[in-house]
Amino acid sequence: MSVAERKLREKEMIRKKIIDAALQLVKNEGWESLSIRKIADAIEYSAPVIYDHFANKEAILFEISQDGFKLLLSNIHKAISKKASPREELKALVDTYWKFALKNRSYFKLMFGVGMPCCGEGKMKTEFGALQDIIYEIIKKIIVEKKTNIESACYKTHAFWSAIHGFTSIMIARSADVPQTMNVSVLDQMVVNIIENL
Amino acid sequence: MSVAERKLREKEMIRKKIIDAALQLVKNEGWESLSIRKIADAIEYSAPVIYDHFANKEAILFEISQDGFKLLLSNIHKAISKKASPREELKALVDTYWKFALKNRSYFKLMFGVGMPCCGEGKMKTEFGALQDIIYEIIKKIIVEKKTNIESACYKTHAFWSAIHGFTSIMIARSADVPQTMNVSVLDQMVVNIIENL
DNA sequence: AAATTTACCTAACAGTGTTAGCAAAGTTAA
DNA sequence: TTAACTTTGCTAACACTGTTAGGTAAATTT
Repeated sequence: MSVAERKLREKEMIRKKIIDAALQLVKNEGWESLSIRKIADAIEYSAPVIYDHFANKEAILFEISQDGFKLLLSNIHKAISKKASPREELKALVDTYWKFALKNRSYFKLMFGVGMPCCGEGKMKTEFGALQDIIYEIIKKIIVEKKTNIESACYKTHAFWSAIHGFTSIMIARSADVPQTMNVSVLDQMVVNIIENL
Repeated sequence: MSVAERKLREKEMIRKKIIDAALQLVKNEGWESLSIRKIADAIEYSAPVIYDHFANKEAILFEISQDGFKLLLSNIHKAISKKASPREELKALVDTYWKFALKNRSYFKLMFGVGMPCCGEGKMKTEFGALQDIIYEIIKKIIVEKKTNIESACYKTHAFWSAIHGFTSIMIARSADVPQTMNVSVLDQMVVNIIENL
């Protein structure tokens, strides 16, 4: 059965090549100018071959955005693991979130793009959920530490995520036109303030 | 010179028809499936006529998103004008922002879509700025009232907007998949909390 | 009434996502 | 080893997309 295995491996290789080429194209030219034919060109196959691996173009974007979530979550876990206190964890999480958006605009746009075809409509339920859970657990720890109202943990999770995601989104959306008054120190101060009031 | 005037009026009419038809199509089928030919069909002209009024498709989307900003700002001004205290003004602003996003998803996506071709790159500088200024003025008033640190007004404006925009964006992006724990009362509570800590 | 401008159309170009159908290669069975 | 079958990957095509060129007929000006 080694032949079948090799074939499977080869198929997996092409699949990976498609995703890699697509991501590279998106990084260079933006997701709006990504085309099946360009991907096909990049991997040196004809266009229809791509449909042996993906149902359609949207499925490719979907998979890329899922990879983005995996990367973000992995980055966050790595950053958090080094920290001693939940407050430091929360700060590290925000720092990672922000740096991820800045360094991986393509990923970020695909993952959180408001009008994006691949996110929304419940498709990213687990990915969004995972992120939310991490925040929730840290906030709960801080609340326990501070002995404030534990029942507010859920609300505070949403509020916290809203704040950091809103800041990041505005920064990415406005890109060139961000006023100087809105810089990373604003984000830092926001986190400090939120922690104070948890 | 009445002929020229009539011609100008007629041209303006067609221009308006294009925008109206485009907006209607976007509302019905989403901005991603909007096409020049569909607009042309809707206004009962051939496709190239549209290029007598707009440089390209992007220009149409750009104008629509500008209309969206005008509508949002007008709604906010209307809502604020009825309120007596700056705290009430801020609450009304958030309420209007949220309701606008909910009722005009198409507009909202065009205006704030992270990967949107028409926003970003400094194109919406004045529109973003106007919105920011309104928030800034209200927050300044509250700070004066509370006699807290006035120098923090700028930072607090960004923090405030980040929070409400983040909340709204997540709600719109996740659409069907918003957890029940993240509802409008979270937004209300957020505003109350922020005002408390201004 | 003639000349000129404007309005508008059809046809076309180059590109898009996607599918059908075929040929060659690789794999399995007799 | 040969015959049957499966997989692989191609070309060609369909129905779209944004956009431009070029021509015609109508409206306006001289």
